[in-house]
Parts: sequence; C-alpha cells; structure tokens
Amino acid sequence: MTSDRGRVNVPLFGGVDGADCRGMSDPIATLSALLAPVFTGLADDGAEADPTVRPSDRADAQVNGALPLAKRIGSNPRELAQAVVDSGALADIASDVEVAGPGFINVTFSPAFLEAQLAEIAADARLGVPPASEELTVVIDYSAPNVAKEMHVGHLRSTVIGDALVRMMSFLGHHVIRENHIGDWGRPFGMLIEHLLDLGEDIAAEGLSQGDLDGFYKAANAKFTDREEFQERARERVVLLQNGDEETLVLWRRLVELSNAYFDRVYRKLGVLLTDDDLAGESRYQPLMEGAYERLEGTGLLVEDDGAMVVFPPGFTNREGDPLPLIFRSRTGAFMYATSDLACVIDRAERLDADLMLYVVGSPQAQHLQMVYDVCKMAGWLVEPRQAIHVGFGNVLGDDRKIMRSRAGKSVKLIELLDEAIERAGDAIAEKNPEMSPGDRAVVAEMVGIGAVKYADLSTDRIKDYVFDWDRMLAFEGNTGPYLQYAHARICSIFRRAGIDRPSVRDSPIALAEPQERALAMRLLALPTALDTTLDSYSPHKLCTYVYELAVDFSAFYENCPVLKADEPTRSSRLALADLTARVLAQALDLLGIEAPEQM
RNA sequence: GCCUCCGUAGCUCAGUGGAUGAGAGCAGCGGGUUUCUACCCCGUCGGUCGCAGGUUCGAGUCCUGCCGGGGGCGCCA
Repeated sequence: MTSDRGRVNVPLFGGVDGADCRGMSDPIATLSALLAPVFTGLADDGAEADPTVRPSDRADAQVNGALPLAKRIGSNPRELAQAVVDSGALADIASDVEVAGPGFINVTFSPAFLEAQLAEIAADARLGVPPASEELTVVIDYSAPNVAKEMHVGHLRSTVIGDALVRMMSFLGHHVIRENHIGDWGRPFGMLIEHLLDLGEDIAAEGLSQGDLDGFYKAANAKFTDREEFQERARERVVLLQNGDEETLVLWRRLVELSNAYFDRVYRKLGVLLTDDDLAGESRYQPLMEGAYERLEGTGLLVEDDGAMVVFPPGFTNREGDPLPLIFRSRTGAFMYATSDLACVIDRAERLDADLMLYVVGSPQAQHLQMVYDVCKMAGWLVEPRQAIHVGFGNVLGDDRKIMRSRAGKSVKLIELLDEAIERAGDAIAEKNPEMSPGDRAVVAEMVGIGAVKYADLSTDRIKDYVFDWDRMLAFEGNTGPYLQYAHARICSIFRRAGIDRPSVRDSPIALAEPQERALAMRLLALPTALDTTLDSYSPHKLCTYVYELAVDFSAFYENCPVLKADEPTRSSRLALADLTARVLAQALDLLGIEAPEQM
C-alpha cells in the first residue's frame, strides 16, 4: 500500500503480536504472547487464533479473542473463555482473572509482575524499546524549501513531522537517510541570477544573509513581469545555466549557498536534525533524468500523446473521463517533475538500496505521487518489499479557518513565527516563575516556545488541517507541549529540592501500592507499544497522545502520592518511579524533537 | 463530472471491530485541596459519532449510496 494511511508490510518494529516477543515490557504484549499458543491450541481447526488483547477500563486488560474463535469453531464463547482461564497460562502474571459478559476475559496484573517489568525497563537505557528485528534503509524526504524564497508555515509541518519520523526510525536502529529536496533548479533561476547581477553580488548577499529572501524573490519576479528586456535576459540565463556555463554556475552556487545558510539558521532555531549534508536538491537529480528517461523508454511503457511522452498508469482519469497521463517529456522536449521524481526513486532504490522511502509532502501531491509510484512499480523499480509511501499532511489554518496568513494577507515567515513563540513563552515564564534568572529564562523560553509550536503541529492527526492558536499551544493545561515539559520539570524539581542525584535511585525497588502508582506503571511500560502504533501509520500524534496520558498519570501520582514526605522504603520506591517517569517523558519528547527542560 | 481526504460535546481534538458509561482539554456550573513549582482532584452540564442502508455475535471504526466542506484532475514544481 502506498496511500496516505498506508501500512507497511516490512517489519518496522516487530509488532506487539509478533512471535519474536518484541515490545515485551508492555504487559498487554506479554499477555498477548502468552495467550496466543493457548488460543491456537483451543482452535481444533489447526489455524492460528488471535487472543485480541486490549487495554480495558474494567481491569488492566481484556481478552476478546474467545468470541470470534467460538464463532469460527462453533462452540460456546463463555466456555471457551473459561477454558483459557483454566489453562493456567495467566497464573504467573495475573492477580485476578474473570470471565465476563458474552465471553470477555478481564485480567488484572499482579503487582509483583508489574514491578519486575518496571525493574527491567529501569535497567535498560532504551527503556524497554527493543531495536528493530531487521535494520532497514529508510530514505525520508522532507522540508524541501525553495532557494531564494522564504520559509513559511507551509514548511513547518513537513520539517517537523519529517524530523520526528527520522528520530523514531533512528531510535529503532534503522539506517535513516535524510534528504532535503530543496528547490534549487529550474526556470526561475534565470531571473534570480539576473537580479543578483543587477543588484551587485555583495549587496544581494547582504540582503539574503539577513534573511530577506522574500524581498529578493519578489523584486526579481516584479521585474520579470514588468520588463521585457529583463525577461529576455532571464530566458537566456536559464539556457546558460542548463548548458553548464561556468560563470553562470558560479552565480547560481552563490545564490544556493546564501539560501542554505539561511535555511540552516531556521533549522537550528527549530531544533531539527537537518544539516548541509542532507541537501539533495533538484539540481542533484538533473544529471540523472536523461538516464532515467531512457530506461523508461526501454520498458515500452512510454507512449506519445499530443506530442508529449507519457505513461498512462491505470485507474486515473481526467475531467473528461479519459485516461490521465503522467508526462515525462513535454512537447518541447523538456523533462518534467515526474521525470525528476522518477530519477529520484531509481536513485534511492539502486544507489542507496532503500527498503523504504517516505515522502513527507503535503496532501495535494497525493495523486501525483501515487501516479509516480505506480509507474515505478509497472517499470519494476519499486518491487515489494521495497516501497514508497506518501506521508501526507493538511494545512495550518488561521483563526478564520483559512490557510494561515499574516494580517497583511501574506504568508507567515517561519522564522518570525518561531521568534514570536519564544517571546511569548518567555513572557509566560517571567509571569509564572519570576524567580528564574533572565539567563535561564532565555534558554528555557526557547525550549518551551519551540516545543509548543512543534507539539501543536505533531499532536493532531497529520492528515487533517489544524488551527494555529497561540493561547492554546502555550497553555500549561491540556494536551500541550508546555504541560508535558512541566511534568518533566516537576520531577527534576523534586530531586533538586531533596538534593538527590537522579541516577542514584535507579536501583531502588519499586513497590506498587496506590492505584495512581499502578496506573503510572502500566503507562510507563507501554512506551514500546506506543512507538509501534505510531510508526505503523507514520502518525506522530499517537506518540503525543501517549506522552500526554503519561503526564496526566504522573500528575495524579504527584497529587496523591507524596514522595519526599513518605517513609522508607516508600520514599525510595517513589523516587525511583518518578525518575523513571522523567526518563520516559524525556525520551518520548526527544523522539518528537522536543526538549525537556529541568526547570520552568 | 471523476478521484481523494475530512465530518465525533458550545470550541479544539483523541478514539486498535468489542461490553445498555463514546473520552480528553478548554469554556460553563458546584465543591474540595492549596502540599514536592505555576497545580491537581471530585461532581455536574453537555452527543440522533453528517444522513440512510448493509456486513457482523458486536460498527464512531468495515462496505455501498447520499449530504456538506477541503484538495487534485495534461505539458509549472
């Protein structure tokens, strides 16, 4: 599958239901693995039977598999459920097991079992998350700003979602190749280079290095529309560029370098992993297009249509209901962006040997990418298990529910948005924690402001549009970045106040007595499952929901279970639980690309 | 016209085919606590899960058809 919601067939993680016992720190997964052979044994038809274990509100977990199995083999679901219970498979891990309703099995885990699982993840630097069973090569294509054009909110989502996916995939041990497919080639460069010459290189460089990319582009564009003489020069310049004229290439490189320096400033401020080493712009694929086109010719898929060379992948039609072509060479003989995308896929498949290619690109590109992938499959360059997936996303909307614009109706500069976030976060901290020094505040404001913007972007289903709202994203209540960061800071505060070094409590046994401790423990153990379900659909908001629920569970614990005032050994146990919580919080936030300050 | 995505509480959003309790936050109302950081907790108010069929032991979730909204649909990328 290659749709937006597509699921991957390759073993990204191993899966909680997998027979190789991955993600086993999660009691739900352990239970599932334990019951799978029991269910299969009870199925006298020889086929496998899924126990279908789910988290439950009525107990710690509910086993639903007896109902479908009873249907399948024609027996009584309650009796089947009872047989599962009688098998004794749960004796070691459950303190309470009951058959309920039409054949559900409610399972309550024994404290000893949960405590043992906690000890295991506390001793594990990976917090219970197993490395992937197979290391895949994953190419992630994201961010992709245009040279000599401003980065605006439209680039925020691709950059932030892509960065989170890079971090998660890397954490699982995959070989991740970041590709920033910048727009550094094409027709506009004639006018941009001519404008650069008109201004004088040094003056242009000064403006661009200050980040005035918009002004530069617009001035060039204005001249292009107004002045025929300029148009002519621009056209000639494009030809020179495409023919590899050395003087022109020098100017082009200058333009690209100035833009990249600016992009880098934005990336540093945003706190994403992209560097100059990840640049893989359109210009890089330019020399590969001829070869890609020739190979496509060799497949016999290409047909001439109205002077252009195209492929008709099945299933796509135009307004008139006729087959819709993907154009690889225009009537005038020029290669198209489909050709470039084709060269990209071939390069990633053959040179990089990518098992998986992720395209973090806006939803409007869905049909185009689907057509490209289909043609690559038809031509034999995208053969299972190798696959390409479009990780699409919706728009950032303003409070008028239209694509976010500045008051003047222009697109919002990303850098200005980030600066405003930091400023607003600084104001909030100054108000709520006046004792913090201005120096500390500046550092924390950056973490909180950027974290708030990123979290707001990541925490809703990527496929939908979302409404950008300063007040909501910076609130300390609700499903926000600051709320999660604050939970982390609170834990650090406990240790600071007590003068205890956090690693020193990591060997302390954790005893689960209060219900809030139990709930927190269950959540801590579910990190591998949360990560697994997140990557199953490349939906970072699922990991966000997990971290939020973890923070809520911690808050209930914090409220009901005094740590420092408790007597030993409860005090040590709670310190260990708090430390583990902070570690999981920080780890999960890191996977989202968000920092976890020690104080706020 | 065709394709595609979305539609869940006043608002912003979650929701793996599982239980005559569909959740969270915010907003509203009432109460409690004010302790390791600004918090948190309890109660309450709120829903024909866009509509109608279908599949299923079981549907917000899967299928079909409508309604409403966004996006895409030939030589830009």
